[in-house]
Amino acid sequence: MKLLAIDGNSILNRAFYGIKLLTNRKGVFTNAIFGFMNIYMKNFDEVRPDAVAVAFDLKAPTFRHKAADYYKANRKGMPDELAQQLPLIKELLGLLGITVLECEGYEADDILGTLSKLCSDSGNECFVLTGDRDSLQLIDDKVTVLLATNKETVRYTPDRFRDDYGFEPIRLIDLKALMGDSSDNIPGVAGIGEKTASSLIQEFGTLEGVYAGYEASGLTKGVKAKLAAGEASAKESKWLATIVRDAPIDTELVACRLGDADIAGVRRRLTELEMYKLLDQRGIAASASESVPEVKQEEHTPIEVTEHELTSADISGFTDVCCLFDGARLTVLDGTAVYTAESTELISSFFTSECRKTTFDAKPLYRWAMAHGGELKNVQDDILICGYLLNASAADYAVDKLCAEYGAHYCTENGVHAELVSLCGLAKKLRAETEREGMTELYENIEMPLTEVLASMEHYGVSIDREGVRSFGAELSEMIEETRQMIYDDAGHEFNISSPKQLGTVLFEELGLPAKKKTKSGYSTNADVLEELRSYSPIVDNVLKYRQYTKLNSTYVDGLLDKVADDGRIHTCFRQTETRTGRISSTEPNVQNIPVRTELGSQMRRFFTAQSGRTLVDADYSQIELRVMAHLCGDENMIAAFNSGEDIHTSTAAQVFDMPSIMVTPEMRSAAKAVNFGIIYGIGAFSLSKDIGSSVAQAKKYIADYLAKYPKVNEFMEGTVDEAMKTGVVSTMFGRKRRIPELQSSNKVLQAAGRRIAMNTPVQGTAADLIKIAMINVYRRLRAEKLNAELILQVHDELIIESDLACADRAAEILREEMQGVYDMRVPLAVDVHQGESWYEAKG
DNA sequence: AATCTCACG
DNA sequence: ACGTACGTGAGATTA
Repeated sequence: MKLLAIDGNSILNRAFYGIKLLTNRKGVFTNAIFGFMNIYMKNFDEVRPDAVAVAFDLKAPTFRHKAADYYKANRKGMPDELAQQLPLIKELLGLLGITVLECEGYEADDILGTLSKLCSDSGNECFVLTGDRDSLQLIDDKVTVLLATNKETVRYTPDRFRDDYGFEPIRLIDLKALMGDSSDNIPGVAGIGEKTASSLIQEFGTLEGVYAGYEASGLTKGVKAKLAAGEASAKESKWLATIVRDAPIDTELVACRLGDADIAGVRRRLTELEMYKLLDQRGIAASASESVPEVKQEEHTPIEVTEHELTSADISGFTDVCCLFDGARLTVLDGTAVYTAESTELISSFFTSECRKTTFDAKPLYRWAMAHGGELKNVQDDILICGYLLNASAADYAVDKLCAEYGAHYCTENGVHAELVSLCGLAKKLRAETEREGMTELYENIEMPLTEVLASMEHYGVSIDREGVRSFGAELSEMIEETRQMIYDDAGHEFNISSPKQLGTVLFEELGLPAKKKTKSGYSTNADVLEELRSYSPIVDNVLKYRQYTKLNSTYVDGLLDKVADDGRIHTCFRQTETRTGRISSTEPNVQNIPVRTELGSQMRRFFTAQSGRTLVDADYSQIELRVMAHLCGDENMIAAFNSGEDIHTSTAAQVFDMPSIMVTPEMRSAAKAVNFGIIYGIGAFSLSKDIGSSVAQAKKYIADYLAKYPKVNEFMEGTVDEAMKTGVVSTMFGRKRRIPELQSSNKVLQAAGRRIAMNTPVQGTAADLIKIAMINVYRRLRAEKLNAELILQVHDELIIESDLACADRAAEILREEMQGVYDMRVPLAVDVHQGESWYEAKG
């Protein structure tokens, strides 16, 4: 018989620290469970055991450790995020029919020691799966240790162990007795590390051997002295390092044979934990739906579908259908009939038809229709959008996952049409859920119409002056070479300046500059750090320049040229289901981070042009987020500041420093500006102090003064956080929601992050809602007035239209009207509008 | 694949 | 004693 014995605590630990924190939508932490199951599955498949046992520590101090030491070593205990997952994994293992072993007063590795001895003695094979090297002492001819590391699992047989360590596995105990182990509170011999200990064991065999022979040996005086001084400690340590192999577990090996899994239970649990991949992999989803239907899932009679080639006659008969389109082939579900089409005519005709369409990801359909000079009419539901509104934090929105999550049936029985057939039922569930969450208006009046607007913006794209970009790139390349040489001269040798590691070595070791911050893997060399080092050496300034030039060259010059289509334009992808706050994002290329803050960088915008004979009309909101904050909290002082029309940062400075605006210096304004940003981000004194270069105490005072002047800002933020703590959710003015599982964390840092998210999301999200509404209205007006002008870009608080010269002024008026008047607020929404041949000029 | 850095609002 | 703003995407290096 083959036993797979698992150190539950060790593997769970490894999984927990190896995978970033994950939660399901209810805020239950799941990363350790997820990682554990993956490690388990992988090793189970490789070992193919007949029996499996998972051992866990049982919390009492073990007799191997003195109670006081135990207390000290574990004072911090495991983080709550991990502790919460312990009972869940145990339950899941139980449901899977896997034996869970715990023994009062013993740790998991003691149980493994006992089990492996049982196997050895009875001639059975044992595989010990753990992340703890200590367990390697258990290895023998019958016992293999599978050591899970962050990357892979290493299979330790006696041979492999001897290769690595140069002695027998059991001698690992003696090694530890000498070198000690701080994490296990094993003292060892002071001054003896791994190297010395290892050579001692190789020479003398055992700890006892060492002490019998070391005095007469050729060891150095120092080592001899250390050994003499540490003898008692070493003996004690050996005992501590020895894994117990006779724990009182009353389990026969046969009892660990894999039992029958409670498939329905497993399925319910995995669904709750949102581990759909595991469900899939194990075929649990399919078999479960046959045997025991899930509680909340309704009876489902499989739909048998018939397949047809789509005809025009079919199309005119449609009223309510589901459809999917992959760019080449269209499939349509009408009742139980699946129609397929690949011809441009039929697809166009279907898209133009009046029937109501439910689909998944409508934007590419709009794009196709537009590319073919047609239209896509009557999209009733977009499952992707629904999924996003219901959970903006999901990694992706695959149909099968959504089905599992919202209790719809994923129709695997329909083979290649599974997704299509599932859409119908899924749409009903998601619509109902959207309604229940109060997001129907947001869905129908904002997100759904927006999809077409985004498709249109992508479709038109923005014209790029390729020659201009190329020659700018050539200039940059020269500047890069010059700078590179100067850096090499200062360093005294060539190296890869783009490598933070090599740069760190040059700056902080060779040149001896004072290292300030460290990252996980070495010195931090980011712009903030370098900025502070500028006065030490000219090399620093050159590195900053080098960074700037290479960034412009690779990300913007090369990156952009790569993405220019044959029509001389770039057609970015605006992503509608990406951000947790409701903003839109942009990829391939990202047109929302084109340089503007530095003079050199902003030159890039000269190459974003209007077609000849046309012009760009650019409009951006000024301080929309602060205005949203003013509206949301209703603070009279803040509202008055905006109504006065005065510069808001100056006005804030005047309030905080308690003086007339005319007295405010640029430094004061800049500090006030930083505080305003801090307010939006969820204020923190430390970061504010760093931002404005003041002491933390000073920053604290700024914040306190600010909140005293704007008391309702304080009230609003406290109220928002309180509410979020209670419900786990925050909302925007238009009902967009974001769950904040971080607030449920007992980790203070995480929870503090959750609080900031709670403060920021309603503000950033409402601003996002507002500009989305404006976009839809602008799009509609441009069409209604039949202007030769198209919306082409959005950069969060900025919209850009490309327009014929003749109607540019009208387009500008529309932009201003629709943006300013998008919603009746307690403060005016100010908009700056400019025109120009390039983005650089149109930005004003 | 993860990390660092940096571009934007 | 520690680690700190919110939200994104992309390129280069390194493990």
